[in-house]
Amino acid sequence: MIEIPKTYDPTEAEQNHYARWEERGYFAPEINKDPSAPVFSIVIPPPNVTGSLHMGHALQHTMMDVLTRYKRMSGFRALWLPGMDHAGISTQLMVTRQLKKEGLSRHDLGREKFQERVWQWKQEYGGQILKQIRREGASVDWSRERFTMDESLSRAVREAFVRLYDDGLIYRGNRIVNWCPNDQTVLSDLEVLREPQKGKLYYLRYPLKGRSDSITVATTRPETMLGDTAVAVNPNDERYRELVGETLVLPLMNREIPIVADDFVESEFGTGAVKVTPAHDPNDYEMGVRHNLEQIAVIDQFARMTEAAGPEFAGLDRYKARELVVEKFAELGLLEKVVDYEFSISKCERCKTVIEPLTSTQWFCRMDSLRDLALAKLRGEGKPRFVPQVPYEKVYADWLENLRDWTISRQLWWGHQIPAWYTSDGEIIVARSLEEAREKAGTDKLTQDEDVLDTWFSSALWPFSTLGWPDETEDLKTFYPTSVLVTARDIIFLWVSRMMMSGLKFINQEPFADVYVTGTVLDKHGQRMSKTKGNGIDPLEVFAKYGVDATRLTLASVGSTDTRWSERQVESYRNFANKIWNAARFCLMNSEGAEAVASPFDGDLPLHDRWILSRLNKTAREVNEKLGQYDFHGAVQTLYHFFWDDFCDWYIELSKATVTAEADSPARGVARARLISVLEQSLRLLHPFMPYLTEELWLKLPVEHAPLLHRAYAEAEPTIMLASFPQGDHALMDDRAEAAMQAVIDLVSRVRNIRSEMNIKPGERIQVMIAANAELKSVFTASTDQIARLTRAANVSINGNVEMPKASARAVLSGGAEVAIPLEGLIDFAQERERLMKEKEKLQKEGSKLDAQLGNQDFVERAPAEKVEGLRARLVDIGQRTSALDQMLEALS
RNA sequence: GCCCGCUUGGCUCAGUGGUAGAGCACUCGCUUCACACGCGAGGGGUCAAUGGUUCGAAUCCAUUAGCGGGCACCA
Repeated sequence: MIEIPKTYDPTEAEQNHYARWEERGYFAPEINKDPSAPVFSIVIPPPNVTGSLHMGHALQHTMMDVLTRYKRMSGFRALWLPGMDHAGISTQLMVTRQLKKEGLSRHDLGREKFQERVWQWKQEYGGQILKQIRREGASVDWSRERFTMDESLSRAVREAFVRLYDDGLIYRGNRIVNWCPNDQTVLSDLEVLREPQKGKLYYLRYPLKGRSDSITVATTRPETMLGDTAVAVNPNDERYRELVGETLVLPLMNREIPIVADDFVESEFGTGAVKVTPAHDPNDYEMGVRHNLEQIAVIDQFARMTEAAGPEFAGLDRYKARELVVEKFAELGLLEKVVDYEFSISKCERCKTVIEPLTSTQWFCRMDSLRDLALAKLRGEGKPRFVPQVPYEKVYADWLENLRDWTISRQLWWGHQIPAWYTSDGEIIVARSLEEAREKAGTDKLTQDEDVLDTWFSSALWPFSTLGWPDETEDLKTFYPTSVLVTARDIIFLWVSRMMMSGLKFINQEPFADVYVTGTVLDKHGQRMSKTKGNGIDPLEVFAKYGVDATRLTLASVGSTDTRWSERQVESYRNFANKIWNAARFCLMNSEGAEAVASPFDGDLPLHDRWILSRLNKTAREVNEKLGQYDFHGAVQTLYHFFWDDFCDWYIELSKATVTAEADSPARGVARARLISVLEQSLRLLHPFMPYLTEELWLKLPVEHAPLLHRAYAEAEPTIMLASFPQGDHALMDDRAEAAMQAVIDLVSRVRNIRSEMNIKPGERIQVMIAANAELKSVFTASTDQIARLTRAANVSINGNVEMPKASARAVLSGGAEVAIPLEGLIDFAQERERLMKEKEKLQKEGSKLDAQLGNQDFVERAPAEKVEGLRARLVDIGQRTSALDQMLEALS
């Protein structure tokens, strides 16, 4: 007899298996020896090297692992490729902070030394998350781990850059950009947050040249007036029509600036006149281009005023300058008014510093033709397929349609340095390497561009750079395009769309077939978890408290909708894990003699065996269907209820008598083997969700493991990871057995109900008398022992239509069967009558509803015949049961 | 401003054109030889509001309210 502890302790299982799985190469697709095996591949959304695991990761990783394990067990050559992102800004910031503690800045070290320090930092502190991914049980192929700064991926970045440049899609230009004065780098539009801000709207008067009157403009940023080069009004605005073309004298600067007409200006807002600062506002920049206005930069890269702002302002911080400008306007009597005003402000996504729009020379990527590739793929072939389709497909398409050029250069030292060189006379040479550049330039005197590329530039290549591109490697041929991308919705633009565009551009094939967008785990108040709010739940703590498997079930159940975090939920799945453990415990304690049974399900089977096989195989079919649709929640529910309700509550109880019979009982061995077999198959179905618990138990089962492996892994050492995932055998699905078993379940439940309502002590043995038609009679007769056991009856008698004793509690079952429990001396006739009356009322209520529906001619004519038939049958059954109840009531009076 | 999602028992969430579901919580009873992280039996919802389509609507459509999210060049 095999004994295991009473309560499942996840820590042991969690320590026992991962290293072995990894060492034996189970995570690598090479374990699959079937040359014709279909391929399944996923690349992990590479977490930042600076990052540590949060609930969002755990959620995505759970789903990716469920899919990968499921496909692997189903015989697919499965690859889940792990890796990390170099995360330019965050990482540089991290190391800069470290240097600061030593009293150093990156400039003290110089570029090369600084980069060395970053690599050193990565070695020591980076990649915490990789350990945490192991803890999750993620079956990623560590032999293919990648980092975006690996030489091979850097090569891919250079290749991509050169090709885009050669195609005219990458260019260098001077334009207005988002500048972070804290991080000292330019940012793309997607790295900028818009936040509502309470501020002021200042109304400033600009005098007209040679006249005594003035125009008033409204602004939230008075300090930028120092760089104004025009005032704009709407061409249709009657108030200003005559003034267009006139000249204003810009106060403080005494600069003459024109009044121009531009459709951009909304007459209704403010005064209908807008100051134009082409060097410091994106809209003004556009207007400036339209009207050929001068750009005067009055704010520098540190957000301080420049020389061009005049001697009184030069060197002042932008906010100090604002105060001073307002003060001066007030002194001059040109400050008309100041009103409270709420507007939105742009901030750096990383450091939350207010962005300063500046004109600057940067590298840009034209997006129009790339965008067209992605849109054509979506419109023509429906790729990628978003799950859920609503709303993500539309969100994706809308964003693509309004796409603007992408600022790809960054003023950082950590990242892929732009593969562009300058000759002494300023010619730009773009090349894959210095050698190539020298060759192209015909000179050795080259200096490389100082800037690096946006981190997302390398991320955009991830699905193929990780597989060896630009080389045509075996991996690329085998695993590209990948099967599905699992991700959170906040990087659909930053990442998903860019991968799609670059995949189509460079490989001429989409990088993934499906995009599964997960929901978000919110805190218990429905708020997003965030570092700043400090309301995050650490997955590692949850793992420690409830076990990895229970946490995974909780996360898998989140699916694609946002869900508030509930520890109770994890607790209930912890309980489920314990339930599985104990079901296995029971099977193991009663396993002696089972090993010897080679084919436990050969020959005629009793009802409960046919029933559980049918339930098991339908469950398998359903789980396959649901996983095929990324319905993780549904798959978990199906498994949970099959295992707990069908297997534990009924099957184990139904087989107990035989399974725990005396050793010499002929049926014992085979009943035990059947029980273990159903458990074994259940564990396989559960494995993708609960890898640790299922492996721990599966290996303990006294069965021959090798034949259970999928044929693609026939030579592997036994592990449930490589066992064949049950597909659901149609031949074993048996609706008749399920219906018959349902009748037994109903019978047992009704008797238990009576016991409970009549306050019959649990230990008290009762008599159960059943009257039933021929069909049910034979079902009940075959299950007499089990009925007796489950209802705790001293004996069960089954007859045709026999008079039941008057002094008994009775019930009518569907199908016309009746059950009576004689309670001589115990029964209160009035109370029993009441109980039956209640029952009858219920039936009548339902019956009259059916009557009404069937009485409706329109319904009978238009509803499907099947439906109508079903209702009629139910009505007949209700009629039968009602009249049986009537007879019982009469007998009691 | 535009677009989208959500609103189902006390709580967290499934679900679906045809008799309202789960887990937790709650009530009652149980040391029944796997499990009290358990077993058995119960109570509890006019599926946000209004109108429409339909033989039939919680499920489809429209409007409204509340909550949440995304996008946007209104100084």
